[in-house]
Amino acid sequence: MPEDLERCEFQCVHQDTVNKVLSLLPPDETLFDLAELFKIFGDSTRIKILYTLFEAELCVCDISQLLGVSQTAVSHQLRILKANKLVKSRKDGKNVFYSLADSHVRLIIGQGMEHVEE
Amino acid sequence: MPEDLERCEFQCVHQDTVNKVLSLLPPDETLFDLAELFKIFGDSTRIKILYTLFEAELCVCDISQLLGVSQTAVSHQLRILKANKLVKSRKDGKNVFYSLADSHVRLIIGQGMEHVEE
DNA sequence: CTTTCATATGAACATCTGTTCATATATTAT
DNA sequence: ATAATATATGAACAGATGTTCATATGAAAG
Repeated sequence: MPEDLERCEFQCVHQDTVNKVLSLLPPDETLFDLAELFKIFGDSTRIKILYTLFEAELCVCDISQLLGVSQTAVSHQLRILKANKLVKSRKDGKNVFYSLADSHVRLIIGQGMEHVEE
Repeated sequence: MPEDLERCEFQCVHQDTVNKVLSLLPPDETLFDLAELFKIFGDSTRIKILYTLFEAELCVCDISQLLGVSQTAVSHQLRILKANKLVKSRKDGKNVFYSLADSHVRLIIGQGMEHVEE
């Protein structure tokens, strides 16, 4: 933080309000994790993948064709989604079927959808 | 899309399931907008700013001190938040006070928080 | 056991994103 | 008017991110 901000900090800050807010703010790490979670949803390909899994369990190839995205790209994104516990997978022969990991995914996307659809 | 994917598409795809999902999928543009919305939440600084505004209306300088982020960075992020209608501003003399634009912001962040806090 | 197919993975590359630095604008006080 | 303060903005730069390409793995079929 540059020195010259000190000037501002001691003159225009509404210290009582700042103190109050500061005491109510969740820990830094929690807010970081929260941002990381939303980052996952912040990509068209991943949102589309999640949305397709709203309706059915699908294999990589299904998703690839359905969305018109290369198999490699889908695979990479599924990896990210799985690492963040948003989807789970089930192996069946040569296929790997993916599905949503929990109901939070639906709720979060649902809320976002409401905002978008205004 | 590379040619050699054709091979896969016509062999392993579960066509009936794919067709069903395809018919239920929202338009591409909607899903794009949804991803764009989540992208806004997918940054620590922005999430922190929004969270501070949960509690009170604050000026740029307040937020800057509160979060230990430079005034310039806060200003840039507020601009993005405002452009996406997540916050609104009110001018009062030399100060500009920011607050949440609507209740969806709380709901979306709340849902995300539930997922993180497991 | 060799081939074929479904999926995964690593490296390379181009694009996007957020911060900083320098500076502009606007409002109040002198 | 001029100086000081609060906020905004543009350019530059560094780091993150998503796709592609080439290739590896693993399972079924011949």
